Amino acid sequence: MKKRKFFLTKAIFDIYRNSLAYISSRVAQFGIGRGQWYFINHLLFGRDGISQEQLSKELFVDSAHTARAVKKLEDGGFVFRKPDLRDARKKNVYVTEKAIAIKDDYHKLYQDLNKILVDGFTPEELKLVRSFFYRMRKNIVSYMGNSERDFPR
Amino acid sequence: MKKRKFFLTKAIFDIYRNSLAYISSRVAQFGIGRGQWYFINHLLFGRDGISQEQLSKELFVDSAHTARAVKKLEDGGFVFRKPDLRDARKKNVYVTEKAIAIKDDYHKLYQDLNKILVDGFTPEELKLVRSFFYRMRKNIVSYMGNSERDFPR
DNA sequence: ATAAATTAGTTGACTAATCAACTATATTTT
DNA sequence: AAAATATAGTTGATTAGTCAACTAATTTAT
Repeated sequence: MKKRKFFLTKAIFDIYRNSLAYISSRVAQFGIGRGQWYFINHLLFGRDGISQEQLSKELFVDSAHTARAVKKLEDGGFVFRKPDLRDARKKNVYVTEKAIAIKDDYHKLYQDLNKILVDGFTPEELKLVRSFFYRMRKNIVSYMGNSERDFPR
Repeated sequence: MKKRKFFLTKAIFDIYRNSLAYISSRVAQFGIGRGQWYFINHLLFGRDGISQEQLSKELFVDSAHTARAVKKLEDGGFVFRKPDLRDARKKNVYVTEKAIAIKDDYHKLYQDLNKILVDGFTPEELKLVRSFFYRMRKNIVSYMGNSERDFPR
């Protein structure tokens, strides 16, 4: 079996797919689908009330997808939408009590996944991991013309 | 703007999405779709002739998707399939001359993306990046019950 | 040797995600 | 001020990807 060159993209791809499988199978218990978890995550953990457009930008997904995903979350009672007071085109998305009620369980999911990913890493290595990921993200996001300044990490 | 906790999953997700956008828009010129590039990549760079089942395992995707993606690549002239000599259920997938003809250009795409991702990293940091990614991938893949021993990185 | 269970790939049904086109609203240009 | 252009969200069409059910081939159990 021939030794292959290490492709960063393959590793990213593999980590992503496995992480996605992990999360998706677990958010189902909350009645949240594979295509919505990251929206509610984003809203629950600090970005409540932002517009759909901003959600699209911050999650690097298409507005069509955002509109549909947010609608599903709204139908499921996890969010509600209100037009922006200064711009009637904009719809701001807010979490409901139902969403807040699962916040801790939800958060635990992420922590558990995080622990799996960094199992065996020293605290010093963890610092490096964070730094490297932040920098790589910044590199690709900037390159693709997406502004990362618009939102915090 | 409130400072948020750094979630590794969000960084992975962001890097993945932006990288996917980068690759997908560029492989289109070869007549390869968003859902197929990583299959042909895998075959071109060292795994020519493996079965569909193995492709699914190594790429962490569902056999239904593999069957369809491989069929598209076959229809596009990039691969051909042959039944395995020892197990009539298995179909092995091979690259064609057409695929080999684009190998270098294809490879350049990956290198360019890699350069973008690791821009500003020192050689020492690069070594760490590789090690960290390898370990994290191993962590999640093992946790999910997928064997990484079956294929090299 | 035969029956039962498992496996590899395919097809169906569904959700997810992108690209395109559109409408209403807002901003910029004339 | 009116016209032209850009923007935010929605809908349509399409591709991608998963879960489920199925068939044919293989392996395991009886």
